[in-house]
Amino acid sequence: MPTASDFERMLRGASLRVTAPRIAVLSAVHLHPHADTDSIIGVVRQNLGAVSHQAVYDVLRALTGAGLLRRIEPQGSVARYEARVGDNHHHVVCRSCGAIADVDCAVGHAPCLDASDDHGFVIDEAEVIYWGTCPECTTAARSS
Amino acid sequence: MPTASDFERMLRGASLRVTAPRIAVLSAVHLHPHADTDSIIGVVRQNLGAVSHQAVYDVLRALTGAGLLRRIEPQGSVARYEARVGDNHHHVVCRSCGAIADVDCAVGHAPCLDASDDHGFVIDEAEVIYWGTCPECTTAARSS
DNA sequence: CGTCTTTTCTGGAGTCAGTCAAGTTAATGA
DNA sequence: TCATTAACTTGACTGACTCCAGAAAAGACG
Repeated sequence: MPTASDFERMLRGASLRVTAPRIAVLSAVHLHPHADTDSIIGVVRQNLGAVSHQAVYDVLRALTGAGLLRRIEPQGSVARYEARVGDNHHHVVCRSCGAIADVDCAVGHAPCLDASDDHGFVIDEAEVIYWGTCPECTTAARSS
Repeated sequence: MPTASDFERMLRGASLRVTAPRIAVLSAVHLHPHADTDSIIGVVRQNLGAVSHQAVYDVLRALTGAGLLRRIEPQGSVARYEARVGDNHHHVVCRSCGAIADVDCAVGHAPCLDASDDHGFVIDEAEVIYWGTCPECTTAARSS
């Protein structure tokens, strides 16, 4: 788990000013991967006291733009954020409870970039979402 | 292009009642693949006159649930619908203009279902979104 | 064809994530 | 330590989508 000074370094590296809300948001996302904006706001407020939701939205956008966070939003879900960036991993989403887990890319390290017919598009990223049922929900369904 | 009676057959096949708005929505989506709800409402109203947005939302949900339409919602975009269902194809989305094109699955007919580590999830579908730049935007960027 | 039941449609109010705008505060760098 | 900006606060607002209750229409059956 990175420390506050690690976060500070990350912010400076991205030429972003170091502020308490930013550190708090970074740390909240590291602690709660795949958290939605609302719970991030909650966690940040637990640490810092009053922080406007606007600030959190701004920070999330700034950090996402800087590549320190990644925004994911599976269908039917609100935006979620995670701190694993740059390793091209994907996600499994549970259809019944919405749980999200990370999945490393199945094909290789710069993968999945082969569309069978790209229509002339210049493709720079392939995003994969696996849909299914998580272990808990599978068990719950079986026992009912 | 399917005709009104084809749509009627599709609806009956899904044991849905045949109504004018449903036919109109089905035909609108067939004519405008990847259209968002708002433009679908527009097209439907051109054909039928006044139709409530609620009716269109209901119809879209009913048809999606019946498997006659598929709902897609790339990040940063509102919900869009398309009529190609059941053939497991994917999409390329242009980062700059939001254009969407279809891409057949690169791997095979029941593909991409292999996650490297599924965390115990029972996976039933893999959804792939390719991100890139469409030919128009590529040209525009190059010439600027 | 006429009645009955079920489903769908209308119109309007409501919800919720996220955005805009204006003014204040604080981090940075000379 | 002061000026310059970037970041934060407050509060109103937008836009996609949903909920609700009553009216209308479609299909079933005699």
